[in-house]
Amino acid sequence: MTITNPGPARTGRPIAAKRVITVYTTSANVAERQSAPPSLAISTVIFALRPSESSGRPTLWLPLVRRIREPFKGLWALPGGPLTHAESLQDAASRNLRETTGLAPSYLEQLYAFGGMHRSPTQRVVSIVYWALVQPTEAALADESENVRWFRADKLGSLAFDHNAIVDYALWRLRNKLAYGSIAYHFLGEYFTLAQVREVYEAVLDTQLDPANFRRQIKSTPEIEETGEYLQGGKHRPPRLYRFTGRPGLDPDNRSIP
Amino acid sequence: MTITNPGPARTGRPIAAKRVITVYTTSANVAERQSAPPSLAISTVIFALRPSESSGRPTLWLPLVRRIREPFKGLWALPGGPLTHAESLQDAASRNLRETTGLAPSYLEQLYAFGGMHRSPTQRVVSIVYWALVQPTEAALADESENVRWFRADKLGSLAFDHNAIVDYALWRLRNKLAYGSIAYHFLGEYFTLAQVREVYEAVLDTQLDPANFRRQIKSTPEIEETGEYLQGGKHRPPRLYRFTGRPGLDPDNRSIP
DNA sequence: TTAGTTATGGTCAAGTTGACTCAAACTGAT
DNA sequence: ATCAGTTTGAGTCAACTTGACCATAACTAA
Repeated sequence: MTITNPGPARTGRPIAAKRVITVYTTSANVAERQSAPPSLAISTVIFALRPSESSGRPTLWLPLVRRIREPFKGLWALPGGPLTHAESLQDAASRNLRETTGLAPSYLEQLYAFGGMHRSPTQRVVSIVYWALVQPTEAALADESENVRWFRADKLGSLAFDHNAIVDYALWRLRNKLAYGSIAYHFLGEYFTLAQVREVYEAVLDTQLDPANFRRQIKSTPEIEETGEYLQGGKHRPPRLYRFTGRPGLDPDNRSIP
Repeated sequence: MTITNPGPARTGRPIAAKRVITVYTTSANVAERQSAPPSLAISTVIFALRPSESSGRPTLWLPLVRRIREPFKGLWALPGGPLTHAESLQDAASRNLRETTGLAPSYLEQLYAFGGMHRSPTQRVVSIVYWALVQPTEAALADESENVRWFRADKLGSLAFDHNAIVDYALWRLRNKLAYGSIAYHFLGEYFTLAQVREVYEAVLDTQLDPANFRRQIKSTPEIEETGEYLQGGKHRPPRLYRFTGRPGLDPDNRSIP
């Protein structure tokens, strides 16, 4: 969103670009790099809820991979990779997610195409970023290794490239979508209690919600279906289980799903 | 947004791709094209309000350019072009818009990255599409020629590539943003009457709105400022002029604007 | 002066939201 | 067997918002 400036005034930029490149450059020279087309990458911000270590209540986590080469070697970054030829953007995101973390998302949506000129010091790269939600069952058996680790979304430290800004934006979108749309259920399994839904909202929005008012609101949405089942085993009145019957939909790539 | 299918089931696709390519192909062979990286293009959906020819009331129009070569030679398409090296995505969209239509947008936001595999029959191309609003003063003096023409958004006919779907999605986004955000004012000049704002809503959403209720709602938003001026010259009570004081903002590329 | 037209302020009923109260239904300890 | 502790789940009430509608104000054209 910009009040666009149609005039000149863009004259300083190329010099800055050249300076940065000179510092970090490894093999190819400036002329070569400027003629080469910008390369295209796909990355994904993956959210899951996990019990907090301290309080035990669910909190937002996301998996990152450690960079094993320059630039930003050793830093943590979003999982991603190049776009191969035989797959759509969404398929590429899905594949990438599976390959780096072993996860299959319950929700996957395009976030934004990031194409600033100085995102990577060594080359011009345009990243089409997706964001995904995975259910806790999935998240529990996710691969974790020396180079793949889960972090609390609010305690990330400094990431490679512009990935901190990307995560911030993904968080903003997640909170926004949660407030309007019917997205919370993709964090949960097929059956859930209304209290679990509330915990999702509280974790993502980082607020406390009145249980009674929240339940009234959720129950008024037509996409929530009461089941006859109850969740046993708590040390209190057993809560009824519900089911989500809505379909995701409004991404242009997913319009056709009935 | 998808319940992603992590499994196989993608086996039919390459065959379909090959068949399409065979029909339309001109020079390069299949192997060459599959190894080449997908090319990156920037396109823009540009909206402006113009008086309808029949009723005289404002309606949504957008400029298209005629394709002068294959594929889809002769058909109308969204203005666009390749991404050059020394500009950000947004700058590229802005430049493209200026070059093809002579317009400077009052609003510009990224819409979506379209990357389906069969968008263009001759090569794999990923389009990062922006959408823009221009004010009527701008729109009036827009270049129009044999190969650039304005069309009513609801009477487009069949466009090149997947551009009909792209326009549909842009329309959906525009209507959505209008209903929530404070975007209507970018169709108008610096000073406007509340009735003009209402006309924007009525044109875009294609409904009739109650003038009294609408004014109450608009006046309750803090970003609208009463001026002491009135619009003279109508054949009725002169309406007060208002001013919009809000800033666009929430696109990740524009977060920094104060 | 009057008819026509839009601007602008107001009322009222229906619906929504947030704060809060209270009974129901379970577990675990005494 | 009973009681304390917990969460579920229903409901009340006032504040606020929304849509339908009415009435007056302020201009022009005839």
